[in-house]
Parts: sequence; C-alpha cells; structure tokens
Amino acid sequence: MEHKLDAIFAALADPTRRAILAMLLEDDMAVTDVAAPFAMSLAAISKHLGILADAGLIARERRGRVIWCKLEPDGLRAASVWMQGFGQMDVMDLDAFEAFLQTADAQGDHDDLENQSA
Amino acid sequence: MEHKLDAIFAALADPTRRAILAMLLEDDMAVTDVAAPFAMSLAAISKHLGILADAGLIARERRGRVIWCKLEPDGLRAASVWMQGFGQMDVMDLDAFEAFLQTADAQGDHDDLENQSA
DNA sequence: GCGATCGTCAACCATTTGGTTGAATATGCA
DNA sequence: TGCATATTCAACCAAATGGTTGACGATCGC
Repeated sequence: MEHKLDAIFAALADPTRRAILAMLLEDDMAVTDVAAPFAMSLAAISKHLGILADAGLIARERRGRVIWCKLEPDGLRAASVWMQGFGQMDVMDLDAFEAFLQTADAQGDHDDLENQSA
Repeated sequence: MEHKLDAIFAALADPTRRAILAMLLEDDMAVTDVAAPFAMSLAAISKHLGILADAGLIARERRGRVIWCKLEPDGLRAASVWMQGFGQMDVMDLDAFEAFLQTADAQGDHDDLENQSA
C-alpha cells in the first residue's frame, strides 16, 4: 500500500496530469483528444497517461483504432485514506462517485467528444 | 494555487517525508529526533524537512540550539480541496484539526520526546 | 573562551523525470 | 492491397531528485 501512495502522489504532482484527470472527470476521452489542449507532443501525453494508469488513477481501453481513457473511481482511495489521518478528512464515498460517473455516462452528455473523434 | 499543489503532492510522494509527517502528527520534534529512526544522514533529513516546509506542510522554529518541527495544520488544505472534486470527498475540518493539535500539546503527552532531546 | 552539540550549506554523484524526435505497430477505410 | 489515422516504443537530452560527505555557523555548558 505504501508503494501505491508513492505512485499516486507522484502522479498528482504534475499539473499536466492533474489537468488530464480534470478533463476525464467530465468525459471519457481518446488519447488524441486528451492531448489536443496541451502544447506538447502526443508521445509526451502518452507517457503521462501511462503514469496515471500505473498509479491506478485511470484505465485505458482500446476500441478499434482509438484508445479510450477514463477515470478509475477507486484510484484515489489509498491517498484519501492516508490523508484522512491528517485532518479528519472524510473518506471518499467511492460508491457514490462510481454511480455518478456511470450516470453521467448513461446520459450521453459527452456526445461532442464522441463525434469529434469517431 | 496550482504551483502549491505541485509542491504539496511532490512532497507527499516520498515515503520518508510521509513518515516524518506521521511522526509530527503525534508530537512536535527536534530535527535530530526526526532523523533518528531513518537510515540516512542528518543532512538528507534536513533536506526533506526543507521540502516539507516549502510545501507549507510543516513549520520550523528555532529554540536555542534546537530547531523544532511541527505540522502546519493548514498545509494540506489546497490538496484536499483539489481532491474533493474527485470523489465527493469532504473538505478537511481544519479548525477541528488545529484544535486537536493544540489540545494534544497542552496535555503534555509528548514528555518522552522532550526529555530525550533536551 | 573551548569544546561538544545541533543543524544547514556546498559540492558532488547516480537515478529519475519530463520532454523531444523518428521509427514501429495496429487498426480502419477505400 | 495500400494508405491514412491512432498510439506507443526507443533513443536521446536537460533538469530535477535523493542521497553522500565535509566544512561551516550557532548555541549551550563548563
């Protein structure tokens, strides 16, 4: 569990990676679309996504040519549990979080993304 | 606020530094006492403490020859606020946390440490 | 003042990190 | 089949990280 914390906090320590997580909070995205807003190469973004995936913060799934990235709802659990000891922070309600993500997905509120990358 | 997150998460990404924070959660400590349990030089620990202080996670105060290290109760706020968006996590109750630290301090439940380093 | 203790500073070193580019792999389309 | 798209891989580079050692500055006790 300790080593996981290393990877999670290290992953969160980079602003590009935090921005990627924030984007994925709104929608699942293809790698190319994740990379679009950033002033760096696709390969660099691919590396960032690898780091986020290794830390368990996102999952990647290939569908045809496109690799879709989505948040891993459980990913921040170890970090939140650790931080809990330093401020009476409530543990994340991950079940509610997962339900929220699935609901958003089912409602199809990311049509724009599906269209722009299909 | 962004740059603070970089520093905070980077500081938390190291197991030595997380261990130091956990030690300081129980008691304020002198640098030498912080270093004692670790298999590395005092200079290395001093660097770690500098990183924690730069991130706003601890404060150092010189009293005589000894520099006392203590948790900075507000230090994790930016990180917890950021993480809050990823799981309906409740923001830390920092006032309660600070009150808790001061209560523990007033109760003098760290005499052992004061003795071993006086 | 002197010697011991506390802690940092400076220089150095190996490893990791975050980025680049160009080639390679995998899939879809015509 | 053959080309375009999507993504990763490999090699490389500069800068940051985490550690070392030895010298230095502050402070205490005698």
